[in-house]
Amino acid sequence: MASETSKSVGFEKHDHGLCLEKAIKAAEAYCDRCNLQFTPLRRKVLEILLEEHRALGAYAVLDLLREAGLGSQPPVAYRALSFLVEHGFAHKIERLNAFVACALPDILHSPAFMICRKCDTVVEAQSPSSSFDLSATASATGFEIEQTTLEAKGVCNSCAEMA
Amino acid sequence: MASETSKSVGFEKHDHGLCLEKAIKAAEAYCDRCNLQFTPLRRKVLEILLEEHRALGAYAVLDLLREAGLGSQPPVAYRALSFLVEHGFAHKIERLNAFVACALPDILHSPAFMICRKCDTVVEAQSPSSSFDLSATASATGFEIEQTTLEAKGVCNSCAEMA
DNA sequence: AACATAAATGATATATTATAACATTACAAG
DNA sequence: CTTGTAATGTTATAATATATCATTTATGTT
Repeated sequence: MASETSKSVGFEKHDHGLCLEKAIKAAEAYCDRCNLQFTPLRRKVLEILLEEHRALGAYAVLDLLREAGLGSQPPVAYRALSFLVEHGFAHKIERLNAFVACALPDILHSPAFMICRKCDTVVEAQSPSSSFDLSATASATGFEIEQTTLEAKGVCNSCAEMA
Repeated sequence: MASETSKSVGFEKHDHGLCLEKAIKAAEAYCDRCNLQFTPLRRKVLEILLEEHRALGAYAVLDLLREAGLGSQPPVAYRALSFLVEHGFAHKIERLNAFVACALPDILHSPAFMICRKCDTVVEAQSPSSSFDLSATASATGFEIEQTTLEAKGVCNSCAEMA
């Protein structure tokens, strides 16, 4: 499956203890402001997603939780992940049934992703896209859009170069 | 779950033996042209999706197949559905883990959907959208998009009116 | 601080979705 | 007609996700 421990943001390498810490602080601050409980469990799950920096299935998260001695049954992972997704700290990649930490924690945005089918790296697009072609059809039919999922499958630069 | 037998295209009712027949003919013609085998099983699965005219899970399809006496194990349904999706006769709705017949069989298009979270009705957008905000990010990073998934969750007109 | 209430977590069980692997049949090309 | 390929049948199991109920932890109120 994915490229073991490539630790890439986007498709390039980078040092990243920093962005992890920043993201955790941001989540903490947000939860403080909104009276949400940023519990040790939820924090740990977010740390796991940030640490791995790629899309992780719920059971992969669960394994890492277990290693950390923090809960070991599926609902534990799913509940924490739901919390993170609900509040925008993480996103679910529907095509992969997997979860990634949000790469744009400060910006209000409709998530959009590029998923490499070779290495499974997931990159969150930088544009705060929210109005697509859909909006025309939507307003025509009276459909009220609440949330959009935009995922592009393809091949990333480094995988293309290898071939 | 979904609205039993609402049989709606988009969110409005319509007579629809016609569009079923048309879609089947179109698929048949396409398969002829491309040397694909439009087998009784594949035809039946497409008929099921067209008939129901909403997103059906693989196991729902399988139940209907079974009723029709045409195969009864999961791989049978999944294989036929894969074929239909691969050749554009149907689409997978990732958010629902479900499948719908393509509503725009003649037009080359990136599918885009609106999904009502109350009645699960799925409408395929009419615009042949294929270039979104993603394309900028994609070209910047050298990512080559092969396929996009665009799904909007929300509430359809009739469900909104009920409330 | 003591209590009531709500929120989160723990734990068990099970539902739902999907695929691997191998056997068999159908069908087309040489 | 036999050989290769694609499709289907069949069994088993993997991977993903949730329902339910018990317990603990946090929060707000007196």
